[in-house]
Amino acid sequence: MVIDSKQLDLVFGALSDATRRGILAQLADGESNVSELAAPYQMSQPAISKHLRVLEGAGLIERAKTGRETRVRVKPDTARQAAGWITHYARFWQQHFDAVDQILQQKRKLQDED
Amino acid sequence: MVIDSKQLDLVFGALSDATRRGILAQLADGESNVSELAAPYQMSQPAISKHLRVLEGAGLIERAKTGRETRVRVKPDTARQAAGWITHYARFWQQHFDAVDQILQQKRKLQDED
DNA sequence: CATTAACATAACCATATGGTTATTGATTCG
DNA sequence: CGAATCAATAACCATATGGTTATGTTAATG
Repeated sequence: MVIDSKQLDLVFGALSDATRRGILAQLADGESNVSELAAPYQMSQPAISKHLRVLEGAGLIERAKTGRETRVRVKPDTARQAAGWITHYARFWQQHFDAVDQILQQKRKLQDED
Repeated sequence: MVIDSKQLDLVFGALSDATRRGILAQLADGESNVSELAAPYQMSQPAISKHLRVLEGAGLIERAKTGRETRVRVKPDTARQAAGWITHYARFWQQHFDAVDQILQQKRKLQDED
């Protein structure tokens, strides 16, 4: 599966909320159910369900009903791939931003010499 | 400057749009002005201005008027720090997702042995 | 000086987001 | 069986997002 621009929108969008990042962090320790995931937050259960839908839509988690509870777990494949893509992206930026930084410093140096 | 959760919201939110990611990519090659940044996109100039405001709000770029044009450039400090943070975050996930993956595979193996 | 160019801002619109309460549908448990 | 539990869904609300057109402001230009 290749991460395209649309999915990148969804992944970054999913990560733009602290609650969802927290849920992902919880799931990094292993799978869980909705009640456990909701426990740390002082918001309603439907609100958590919505966040889970967003994470699911981004391909970062999957849900599976077992009895009356819903087991939630990270989708390691897509999640790892998203992480890899983001790392790659961030590294690209770092290099270019370093370059921009050097150019700015060079300019400053030239101005000082005036 | 430390990146807190609120700013992380803004950074990820800023990156959740393809146009803004494209603008950042353009700026990675050096500073630019609004017209140049708008050129690749078939949307109005005010739309681009809005995107720039979002990027600015996330601390990823800065704008400076020089004459009648607005020079736009990456803020290397915060941008690099955000990139570093995201990389760190992604690496943390990768490790944990790898762990989750191994647990899943281990479970599968045990089931096969039944 | 009149016009054009670059950009921002305002006002508006449709849709998305993030939350709520109320309700429903299964399951589990006493 | 009846009650409690887990979670989804629906309906609603306020605000944010992403776009538009229209207008204004400042600077460059003929």
